Amino acid sequence: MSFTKAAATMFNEMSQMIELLGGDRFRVNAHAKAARVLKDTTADIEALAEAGDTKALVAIEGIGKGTAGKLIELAQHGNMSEYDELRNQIPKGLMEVLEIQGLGPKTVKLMWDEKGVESIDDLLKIIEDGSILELPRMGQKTVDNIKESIEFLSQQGGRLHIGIAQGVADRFVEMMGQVKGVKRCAFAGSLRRGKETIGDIDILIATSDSDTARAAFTTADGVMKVLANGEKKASIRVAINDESSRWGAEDNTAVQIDLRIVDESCWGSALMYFTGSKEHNVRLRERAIKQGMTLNEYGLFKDDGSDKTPPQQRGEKPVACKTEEDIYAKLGLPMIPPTMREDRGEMELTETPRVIEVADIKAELHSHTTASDGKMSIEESAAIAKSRGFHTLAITDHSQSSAVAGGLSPERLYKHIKAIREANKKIEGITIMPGSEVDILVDGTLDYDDDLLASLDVVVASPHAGLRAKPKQATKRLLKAIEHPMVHIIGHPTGRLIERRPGLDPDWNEIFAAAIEHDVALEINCHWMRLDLRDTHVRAAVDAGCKIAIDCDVHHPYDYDNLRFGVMTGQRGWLTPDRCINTWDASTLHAWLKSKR
DNA sequence: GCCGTTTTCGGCCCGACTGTTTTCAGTCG
Repeated sequence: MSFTKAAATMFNEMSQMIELLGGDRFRVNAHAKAARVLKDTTADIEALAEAGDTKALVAIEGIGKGTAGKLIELAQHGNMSEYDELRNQIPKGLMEVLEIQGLGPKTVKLMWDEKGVESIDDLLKIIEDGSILELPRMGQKTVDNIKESIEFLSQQGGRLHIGIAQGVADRFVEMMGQVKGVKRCAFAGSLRRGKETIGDIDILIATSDSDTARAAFTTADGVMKVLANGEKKASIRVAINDESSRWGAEDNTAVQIDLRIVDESCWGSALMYFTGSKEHNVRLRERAIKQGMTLNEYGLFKDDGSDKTPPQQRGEKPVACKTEEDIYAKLGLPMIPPTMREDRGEMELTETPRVIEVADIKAELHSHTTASDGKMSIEESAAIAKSRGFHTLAITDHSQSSAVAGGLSPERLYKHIKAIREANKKIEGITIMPGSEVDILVDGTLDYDDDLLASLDVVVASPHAGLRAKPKQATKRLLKAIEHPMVHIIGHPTGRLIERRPGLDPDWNEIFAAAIEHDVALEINCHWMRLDLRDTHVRAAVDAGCKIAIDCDVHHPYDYDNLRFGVMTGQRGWLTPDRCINTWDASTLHAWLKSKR
């Protein structure tokens, strides 16, 4: 639904433009929220807007009459007059100036008004001739920081993949945990929430010795720059050591790490504050206020609002602060797992769903061996699967059209099936099943004939080529694969690569309905470059009633470790174990697979 | 611009750090 994505981008830009023009900050927030809601939704916004269905649009939280009207205008006339008006007022290059770290709307507006700065190039010019220093509150140090930020911006790609960020965070958590005086240490932020990409890494420590901790932090291996270093907070920029993957190195060369130092007594409230999301925190604080309390990183306090100084500075004793559970309980909420803290309806819960966990997974149904592009033999992969407590492993090498991935001809596949069945006889304690990751060709047909497919225990059908197809064509293609009676799982349904290519964007409601009708599971591919289905798709699929598969798409031994990313993506989609076929006991899973034969 | 277990009008989260200042604005998360 590229209409919705385009609209989301427009609302985001409008939010920034209104802010730049010094508009009402609540209007700024409202536009930003509309953008976020549009980005997340799987509802068919285009159809609703085309039909002029204001009522249905306004029913979506965060979309009011104003936004609905603009969406309808965009769908029916192809443009949004408010957007056009704002665009006419603001030079395009100015939006890029806003991207520079340390420069906000106030400063950018000032540069524009006073010095005619309309682009990063203009900004560099007034830095070079020194006239930037004529602006109020502008000194040499600020100018140096701006220069450095511009340089950094030019070499930095987008956000960091979670699989890369996790490695960096683990290294720092281990290092800081060993510093003298540190009692507790944990990563928080979007990494703890399991977001597919990470802007910066947040690390929280409890210590009695802030100086020693900050000294260790700011002089750690790989530190390129210390961005801030205060009593309670420090920020650094760290080089990313090259991490190899099937898709080559990370685009980004560095990542920012924020360290927050707290007293152990308020660990829970600090962890909660630092985990976010920002939107979730805002909702929690609003809720606290409604209940006559105030919430910050030091705890939840009783507060009549008469005194403006923060309660912790008045020596107030918090109502709760030691654990996150305590604080949620005092706010009348169940414990909300970090992965669900996105302001996507979790504040209305009276009971938290028992979302899926890594320990629930008992089967890997998508794996490759040296027969195609994997790096392990059947036996090697089976040994790892067994050691993880899995009862079933499906070997699903590529099909013939995936030539670059060593896809198997029918003849080779028949031989491979034999080899897998023999390995299964030899190896005790795990069921090894012959399968295939069969290409969904551009017209929606599968890459092997039905006779061959019928001889496989597990069929994962995946799109690999033609990933730029338009939504209508993509829908048709995926529907045809779902309707095929031999297919168990649709593998990485969109074929996206995070921050690299967007992949297919079919009509999700049609896909979900067909998957339910034909009893096909939709995959969450665990590789951190894919995470496909993504979190918002999972949520909509779960709401619709679909079955989900969580698979590591194993090529290397360490691919099994990506399971946690797929599981967190499931949690972000509020997935419960019963709906995930990989959690089923062996007899239930095997019976389900057989039902398609 | 959105929203409503006080409201269809009047609210809309909270604190740390930096660099510039002599008490604080701007930015960030």
